Amino acid sequence: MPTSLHQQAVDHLGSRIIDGSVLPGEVVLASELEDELGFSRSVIREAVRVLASAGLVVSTKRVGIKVQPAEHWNPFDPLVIRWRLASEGQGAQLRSLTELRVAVEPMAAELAAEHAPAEFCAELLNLAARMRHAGREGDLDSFLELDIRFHALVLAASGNEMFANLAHPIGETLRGRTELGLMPEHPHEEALAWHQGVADAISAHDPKRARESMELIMRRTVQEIYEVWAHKPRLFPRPVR
Amino acid sequence: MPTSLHQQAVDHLGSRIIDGSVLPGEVVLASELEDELGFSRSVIREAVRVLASAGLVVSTKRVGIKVQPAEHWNPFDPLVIRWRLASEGQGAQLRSLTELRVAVEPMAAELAAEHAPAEFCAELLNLAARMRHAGREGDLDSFLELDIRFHALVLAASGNEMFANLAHPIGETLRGRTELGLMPEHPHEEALAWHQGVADAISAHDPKRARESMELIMRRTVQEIYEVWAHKPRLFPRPVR
DNA sequence: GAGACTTCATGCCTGCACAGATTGGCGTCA
DNA sequence: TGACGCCAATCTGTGCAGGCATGAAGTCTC
Repeated sequence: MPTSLHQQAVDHLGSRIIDGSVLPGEVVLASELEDELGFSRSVIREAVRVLASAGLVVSTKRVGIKVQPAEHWNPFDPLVIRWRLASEGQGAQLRSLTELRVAVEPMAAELAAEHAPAEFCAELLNLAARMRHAGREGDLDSFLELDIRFHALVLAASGNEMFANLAHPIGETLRGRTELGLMPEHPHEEALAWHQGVADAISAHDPKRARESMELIMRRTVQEIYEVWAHKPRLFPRPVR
Repeated sequence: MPTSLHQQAVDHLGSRIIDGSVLPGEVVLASELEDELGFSRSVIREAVRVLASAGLVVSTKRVGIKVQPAEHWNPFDPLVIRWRLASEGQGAQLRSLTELRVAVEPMAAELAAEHAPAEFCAELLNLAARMRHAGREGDLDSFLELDIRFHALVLAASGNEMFANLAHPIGETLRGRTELGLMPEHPHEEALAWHQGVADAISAHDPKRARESMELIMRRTVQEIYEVWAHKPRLFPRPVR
């Protein structure tokens, strides 16, 4: 309950920026935030420094704390992802993350088939079996948690720390997807077989088959979730040099 | 020249953690850092907050500032990437980023072919032509900068902000690769043709061909750089739940 | 229009009170 | 005697209040 004042300050300003309550280009003063939240200068300053490191604001002398345009925000920052998933930008965030999954997870499966240690293989086989069981029982809560663990484990088994680090936001997208009611009543029998196929192929050190099975899962995932963002406009910021 | 004290403090502790001068599990005290750098408490505290947000440290009462194990570091944080590229972990960082490129860039090319606005297509064609010219002249410096802009533009043209945000670290990867002497004397004629092929396919809204051309580029990239990390061990942290 | 001056918000410093986690001592009980 | 549990001292980050220094913007003068 008593989350630290620092966290509160970061969350207050960060979520307001990302949900559009404070627009890019606007300037807020540290003293305003002090009054608004009733916190002291040090708390506000530390929070601003953290938000600046995520690209949300820049603070300059004589002018104040200026909100940066969205293309400066670090879309891989866990806080930014969480705030976006809780705001109007949820659709665009789900699209970005899902496209990233489609690109990364087949590659992760391929690498896992080449490099995964034995205990990862055993755990993957175990999870696949339990997913099959939970899926056939119609136990969707268990299925979701197992699904999250399965994909996180494949990412970790790739031996690529950037892939492994995507497990958290990807888990949140899976949870978000069920909250939006975008999961089928019963997991498809095919999906269960594909997960089993990924686990089998990785255990058998068969990179090609591991990739192909994961690609099938990803294709189905996109089909199921596509409507959420179908109407969301894409943004094309010019790259900075 | 006078980089802020805050930046200095962040960089001091951050780079020391990532190059292994301070090992995970070690605790440092804020007062030690104050004495070591000669900065005041406020500067140190703000720096620690920023490093904590990147997952490098946690600070708890009565114990101090504890360095976190590497699997807690956010590998997508720009600071973390820069420090890793400048340290012993360079090989592993190049591997991670290159594997990420291999996964993401073909997908980005495919999406760009579906969604890229006209001015992005024009700029891509322009860059491809200039790359061809610089490559045939043997002007490697120009070629490198054009190459970086080309790949950044494809990522931006995908309309996926997470992809677009990878342009910076990927650009640093390309620069690092030339610094390590891993680029051919003259860019291969094939590579020039493939870049042209990507630009053509995106302009022609041909996702399949855009992806395939980019895959060819990526395959060659891996071949050229593979030796850097061939002997580096992979890390397999157990995913946290 | 170029340069000097004023203004004002952040940058940086310091002293103080508080909170919470660790440690060690103390007493109790087996 | 030794193990356990409780409690207080201690240590360190957290948060507060106020001060001076700095430098970017804007203004005024020539």
